Amino acid sequence: MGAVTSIMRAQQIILSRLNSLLEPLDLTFPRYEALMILFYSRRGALPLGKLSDRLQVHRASVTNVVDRLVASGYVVREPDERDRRTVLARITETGKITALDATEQLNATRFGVVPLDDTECESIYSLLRRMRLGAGDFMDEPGHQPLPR
Amino acid sequence: MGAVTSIMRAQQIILSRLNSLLEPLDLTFPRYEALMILFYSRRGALPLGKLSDRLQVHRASVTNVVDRLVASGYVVREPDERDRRTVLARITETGKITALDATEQLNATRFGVVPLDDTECESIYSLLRRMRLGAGDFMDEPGHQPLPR
DNA sequence: CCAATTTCAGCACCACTGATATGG
DNA sequence: CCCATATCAGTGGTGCTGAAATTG
Repeated sequence: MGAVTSIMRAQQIILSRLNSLLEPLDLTFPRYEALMILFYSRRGALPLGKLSDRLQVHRASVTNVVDRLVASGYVVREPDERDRRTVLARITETGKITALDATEQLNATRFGVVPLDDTECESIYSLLRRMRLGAGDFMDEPGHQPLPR
Repeated sequence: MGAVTSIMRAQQIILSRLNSLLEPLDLTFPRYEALMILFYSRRGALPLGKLSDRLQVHRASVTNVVDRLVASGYVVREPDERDRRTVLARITETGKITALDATEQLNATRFGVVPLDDTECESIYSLLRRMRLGAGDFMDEPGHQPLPR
């Protein structure tokens, strides 16, 4: 019970500082997440449906997020040759620079919140990892599918 | 870095299930938080400003939350004798029953998410507690004031 | 003809800002 | 006269549902 409350509070604190850091870059946390997924994708581009799966949000929401990233010049839409139903979101050069910049700032401040050392962060990660696995969160393993919501 | 991501994801999962459980009770998580604070308050009533401090949200948001709780019959507004500027939010009998009901359900399912045992939950709590203290979160200690946002 | 993908309109929610009214 | 409290109107952001258009 206290654990759950702690997680909710910790997230609130982190989110608040995260958004403060990202705001000058014309990003919010959901947009940053989407940008990073594109940044680390092999081809630098993904169909919106894949983005929806990775972000674990509704497809209609992804359309909106990509709209904002396009407006900021961090992403472009382009057609998919192989399936003309799908639309690819591709990260731009500006987007890559911004993604690196944001991540660097976040790491530099240790997210502004963590007085914990690396070992303690590891503990949190591994404990919550088990919780997420129990809930069907797909984690980083390829081929592991999330459960339907 | 992974720790932060884990916290964000874990919160997302918990929030989703929490809201599913609370929805039949005509509650959302912010409203549940407010209701529980009133439930555990000594006099069963608090000025809206105090609620704002406890919830760590803006005063205008508290007005809205209390509006909803009033509409659901879980709370009533009443004047404060000692300071006629302030408005007290008082939990009703129905509100108390609902608060107990909700909490019981949440505990019964262990929030539907936690495959962790009590010791592991303790670890998460104590680790995040230090993080929250570092961030100025007031925790449960009386007299400990939160930092301004 | 059916299924998949994206987009759009509309809705609900939360949280904030800034202005206003009331009272200490 | 200034400060504190609460409310209201307006804005921005997220996320959903359901319907439409396009393509497999």
